[in-house]
Amino acid sequence: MTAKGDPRVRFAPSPTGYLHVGGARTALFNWLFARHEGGTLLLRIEDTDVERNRPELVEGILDGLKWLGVEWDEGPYFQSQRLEKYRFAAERLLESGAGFACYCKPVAYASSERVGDDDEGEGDDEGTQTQKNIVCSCRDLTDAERAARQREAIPRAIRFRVPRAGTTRFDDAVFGQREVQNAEIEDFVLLRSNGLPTYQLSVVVDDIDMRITHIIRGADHLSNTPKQTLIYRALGATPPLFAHLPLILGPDRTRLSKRHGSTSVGSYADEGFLPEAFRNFLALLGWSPGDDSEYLRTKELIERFALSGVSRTNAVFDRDKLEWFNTQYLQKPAVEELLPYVEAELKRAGLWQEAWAGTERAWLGQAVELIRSRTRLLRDFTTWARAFFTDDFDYDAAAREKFWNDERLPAMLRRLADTLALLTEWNHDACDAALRGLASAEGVKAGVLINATRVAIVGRAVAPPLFETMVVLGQDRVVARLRRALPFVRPH
RNA sequence: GGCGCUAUGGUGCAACGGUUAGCACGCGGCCCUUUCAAGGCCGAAAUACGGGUUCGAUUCCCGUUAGCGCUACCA
Repeated sequence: MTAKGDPRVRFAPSPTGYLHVGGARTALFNWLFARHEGGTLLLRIEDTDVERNRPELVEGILDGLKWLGVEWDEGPYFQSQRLEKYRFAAERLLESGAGFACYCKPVAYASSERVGDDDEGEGDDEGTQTQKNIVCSCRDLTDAERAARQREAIPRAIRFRVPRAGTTRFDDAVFGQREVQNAEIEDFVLLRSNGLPTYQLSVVVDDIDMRITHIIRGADHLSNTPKQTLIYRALGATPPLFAHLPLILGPDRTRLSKRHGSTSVGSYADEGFLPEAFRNFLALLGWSPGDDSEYLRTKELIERFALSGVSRTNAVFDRDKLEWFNTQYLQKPAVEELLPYVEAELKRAGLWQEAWAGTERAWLGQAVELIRSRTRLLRDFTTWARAFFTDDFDYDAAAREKFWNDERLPAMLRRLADTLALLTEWNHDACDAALRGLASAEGVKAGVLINATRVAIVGRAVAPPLFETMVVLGQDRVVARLRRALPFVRPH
């Protein structure tokens, strides 16, 4: 443990769903900040809501973080295992007078009519929310009244006694100095009548206890911050520096949700995105290095990350741009960096061969080098590029129709196979010369033969240049595939 | 409804009082070319609206509008 000045940040998801894009971005920013500052990142699972909690989801969240490459230094801590701390804090606040016992009937989420959530009946929800109790009547109960309620064993919650006048202020690294009227803040609940803490209480108790110095989280918490600031003060603690991140929206500009399709990071992993590409893309959603650079490898992201570059405007998640980033990371890094991912993808598809990990490693590198400029997702290696890794592939219908449309093709391909089989040297130029020689002898344009041959040996029209493909595939395989294709080569 | 936040092309960002308003994705065209990509070049496309302040506003202030957030004994 070093000096007290070390930044300590945390990512605190609640296990009510998978790790979604918004959470991933928050986690990433915390991680980048911690790494940039040489600080510590904690992971804390906020599982105080027994109703909504799905413990089995925790594993998925951890997997998502691992895939993302966000490594935490402490934790995971579970709030469900720290309940005494929250009760103790609530009692303390009760005793100090900062909190008070509330005997009101709990109002369930479903029963309190929400505004705006329902699209029907625009006009008639006026008045339902306007009468909202900002000040709970229990806050002024006399000792006698309180005692009476206790005798009746009425369930009791603990609320915060929010000052009726004055303002509460806090600093936000993104939104600047904030100040709100206390009169606008309701007497919010700290401890529910079932003895479990609310988010407002547990988050503050833990952030104090875990010595968090910077709270980096979604801007949806901006409005909650004054309440938490009040708790910090009442507990005799100094609030940390906040940094609220703009929200990530779907294409329709509403908050990103399941309706917008895949929003869990796991689905992006499955689809074949590279973690580093995903990180690069996410980092630029609500943050800018200050200039026009976009392709920023993780090392540079860490070097350049600063809270001052965080934007205040919500950002729309742009799938196309994410895919573009993926192509960049499929293209630019050294092939060796790509190999582990290609290996995983080949294994996933059941095409992996052990030799590629050893003696044939270099061959794998050549194949990947040839294919990669045409890939957008890792999946491409086992879909259209499948023929590079197995003999078990079929002929794409569109490709057959487009390139196997000449009566003379079967005969020419047979002769090509024979010619290639006799080649004593197997390289780009030898293949090139053999094919072009045959084409001119047959009086056909080289392109016709080239395209037809490509379909015969890799089954696709969309594929790398023919002669390079031939070199990678090798003489035996090319000849065999040419002969195998003959029965299928006929005009449509 | 109340309170708050935000507002640059379709999208993500730059310009933080003076620029022909820049970059990227996407889109269109051209080049390259044996298919498809990648790559290169070119192009269309933005300061929400109205008032101020200022010699000068994308930039500062106010209002309007719009979007979003909070307004739970959810987090």
